[in-house]
Amino acid sequence: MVESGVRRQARGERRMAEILDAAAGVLADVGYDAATTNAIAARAGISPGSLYQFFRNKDAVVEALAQRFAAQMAAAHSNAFDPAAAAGGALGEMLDRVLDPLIAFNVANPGFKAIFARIDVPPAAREAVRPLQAAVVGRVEAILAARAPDAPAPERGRSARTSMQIVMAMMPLITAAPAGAEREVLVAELKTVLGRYLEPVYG
Amino acid sequence: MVESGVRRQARGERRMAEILDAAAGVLADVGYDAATTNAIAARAGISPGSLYQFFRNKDAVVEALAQRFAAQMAAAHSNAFDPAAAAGGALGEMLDRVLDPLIAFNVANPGFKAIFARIDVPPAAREAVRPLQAAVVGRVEAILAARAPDAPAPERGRSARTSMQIVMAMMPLITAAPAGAEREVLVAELKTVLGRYLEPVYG
Amino acid sequence: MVESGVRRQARGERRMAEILDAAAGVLADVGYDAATTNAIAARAGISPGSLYQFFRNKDAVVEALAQRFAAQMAAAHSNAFDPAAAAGGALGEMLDRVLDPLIAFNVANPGFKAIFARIDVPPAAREAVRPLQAAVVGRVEAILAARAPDAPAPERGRSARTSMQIVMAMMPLITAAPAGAEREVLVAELKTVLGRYLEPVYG
Amino acid sequence: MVESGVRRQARGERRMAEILDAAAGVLADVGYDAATTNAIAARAGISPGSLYQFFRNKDAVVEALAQRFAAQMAAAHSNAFDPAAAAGGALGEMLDRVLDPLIAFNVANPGFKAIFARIDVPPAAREAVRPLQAAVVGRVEAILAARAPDAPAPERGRSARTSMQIVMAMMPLITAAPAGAEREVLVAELKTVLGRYLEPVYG
DNA sequence: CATGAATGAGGGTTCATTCAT
DNA sequence: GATGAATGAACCCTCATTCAT
Repeated sequence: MVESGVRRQARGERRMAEILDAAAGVLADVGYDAATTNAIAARAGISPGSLYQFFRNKDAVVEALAQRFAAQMAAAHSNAFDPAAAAGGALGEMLDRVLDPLIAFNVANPGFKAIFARIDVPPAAREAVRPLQAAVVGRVEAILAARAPDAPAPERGRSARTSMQIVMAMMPLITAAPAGAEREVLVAELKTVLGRYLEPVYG
Repeated sequence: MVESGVRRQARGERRMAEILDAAAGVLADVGYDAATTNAIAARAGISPGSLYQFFRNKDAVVEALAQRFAAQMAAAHSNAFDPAAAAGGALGEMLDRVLDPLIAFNVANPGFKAIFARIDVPPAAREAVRPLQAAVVGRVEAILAARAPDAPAPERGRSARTSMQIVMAMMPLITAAPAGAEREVLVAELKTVLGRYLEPVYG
Repeated sequence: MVESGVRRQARGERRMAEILDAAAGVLADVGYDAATTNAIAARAGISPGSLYQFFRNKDAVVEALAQRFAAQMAAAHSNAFDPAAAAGGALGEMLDRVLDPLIAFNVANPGFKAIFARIDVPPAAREAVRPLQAAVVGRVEAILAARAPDAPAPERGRSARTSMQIVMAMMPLITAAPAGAEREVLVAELKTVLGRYLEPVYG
Repeated sequence: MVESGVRRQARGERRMAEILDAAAGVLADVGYDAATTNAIAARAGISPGSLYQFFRNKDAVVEALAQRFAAQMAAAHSNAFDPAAAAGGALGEMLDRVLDPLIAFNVANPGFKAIFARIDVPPAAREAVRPLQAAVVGRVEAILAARAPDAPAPERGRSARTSMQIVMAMMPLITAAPAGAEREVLVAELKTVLGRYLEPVYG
């Protein structure tokens, strides 16, 4: 009896997810550039050749992982708060609303920042990293626009980009810290930086 | 006739410097992970084997370069202002005093940030990156201590580290921007972030 | 309801023919050695696994294609002239009769020469190429025998083999040339070579 | 004590020659497309990586081998007869003069025809094969020009190319035949074909 | 029979490092 | 010290073939 198309496809999608899981794990362990397709395949419990049944090449794996991260993060945000109302309220509340799920996501997905938190992106990785960062910047800018509709667009863009760089810079410190008080202190520090930075215009 | 020990050593140091120059150039061109010892040796005009006469291995080269960068930056700071008086004056002036030479140094040394501005340092690079970052954090902390001697040490350390992360995060944007107005806007942005962040305690 | 054996077999033969068509196309596009079973299956619109339901392995596909080419060529010849009378007439007329359909066949079947026109057959391909070449040599020899029944058999075999090598050698030039005058010149050249070569004994 | 530059260079050239020897052997054994760099390196008694110290990639090896073959063949011809006078004398003598060293060269260099005697050159191999064939065609054309200065250039070019194709086509038969009478018969056959083909215009 | 995922050996190539000269 | 050839493991990727469904 022939496997149904949906079943077949479901299996394929599960495999792709497993490969992306493995890729995230390897990225978390050894970083972007030291990640090898063989390591990813091994961690996914498949042979090197199988990986290429689902992804054209190594970059395609990372790009797919980046996209999945972007989608998961969007979903996490949507679950945490009403995106339409994200911008409202006091500045501190807005920061809590936006940052807490983002931090939780980074903690839960140790491979995320290996792609996302790249300050000085080398040419080879640009293709995979940029869209993910652009998506985040776009979300931030939308929120800032809602809070300060009269601020000039270029300035708002700069604020959004700057905010994201700051978040990216603090994130590894936060996720590396042991959960609990030590991490909370760093989270508070990040919120302090952003709060004071944004207060005059977006407060 | 045998060469004197002094002369020989001088020549050796010159060679090491040439190798580090080459390493900085390669790092600037292709980034940390894509830099190869062969490329460094070739750019230094020596053979791959010769490189290993001066450095134990690849990491040793990068570590030495990081140390040289640290020393050069310290020297640049010393030239720009009296280190003892660095901490004094209005917060904005202090930031100018500290950041302007640092930015100039980054612009002048394109390889610097390939080592320094690593947010999420992979295990392989940790050995080389950490000391350089620690040196910078130390200098910042000293300045902050001078400005707020009563602030608790842990908080000061956290402020120093956070400040450095912010500087690291903004630096690639700044150096990548075309010199002139565009870059100045980003420099001002960085100073704004730090100024507002530090003002309440160190202002 | 179960499909009748005849119907099933008919469908199987159609599938095999489709696979051979695809193989011919791939051979024409990328040559003998760069042809992959995956490419053949894809071009045939089937899965890689299905290909192996009809052919033991890659070589079996090529061998079957070679045999089909041999049969098709024989049929083309039969359509073009009465095989029994092929040998008769002036030498030039005989060459026209034999070569024109052969050239037309090569032009119409771009994959043919990828198998047939192999001068220096590597060990891996020998199994598939040899029978096709042998069939052609056999036909040529029969014609030569009809024209010069008294010529010693070994000499006739040599002449047949030599003639075929010459045809093989010129064929890619002919098929590669744009249809029209340019190609006709090369066809004439081939006939000149063979005509002058065979004239003394078989003229 | 340092190895002198000439000695060093001499060693390098010897290695390159050894690699080309190995490549020729592998080509002779398995043909153009089945030849692997690993096999070549192994046969040369070096590691895979060493091969790349001397050649950029696999194609570079084959191209160098083709050039060496071209040069060796030119040298063999120069040794066998005065190139300036090659064209003179009876047609049969000219063919002896030109073909005998060429055949001897093919017999002595079993890898040669794997590059040279390619009738239907696949795109991948074109770069390496074409120059070698072009060199041979050029030499043939020069000889034909000397013998029939009034023949139109396009016709002469076609005759040269056709002659070379014929030689290429017969060569594998000749080299595959056991030395002695059997081979001589085939050599005579080749000379017969070319003699009768060229006689009317270049005789 | 059909499918397409799975396999794994092997391909070309790179690169940190060593070693004979 | 200097050289550059030598090494060999590891990298990314391909492909003929098999196998579970």
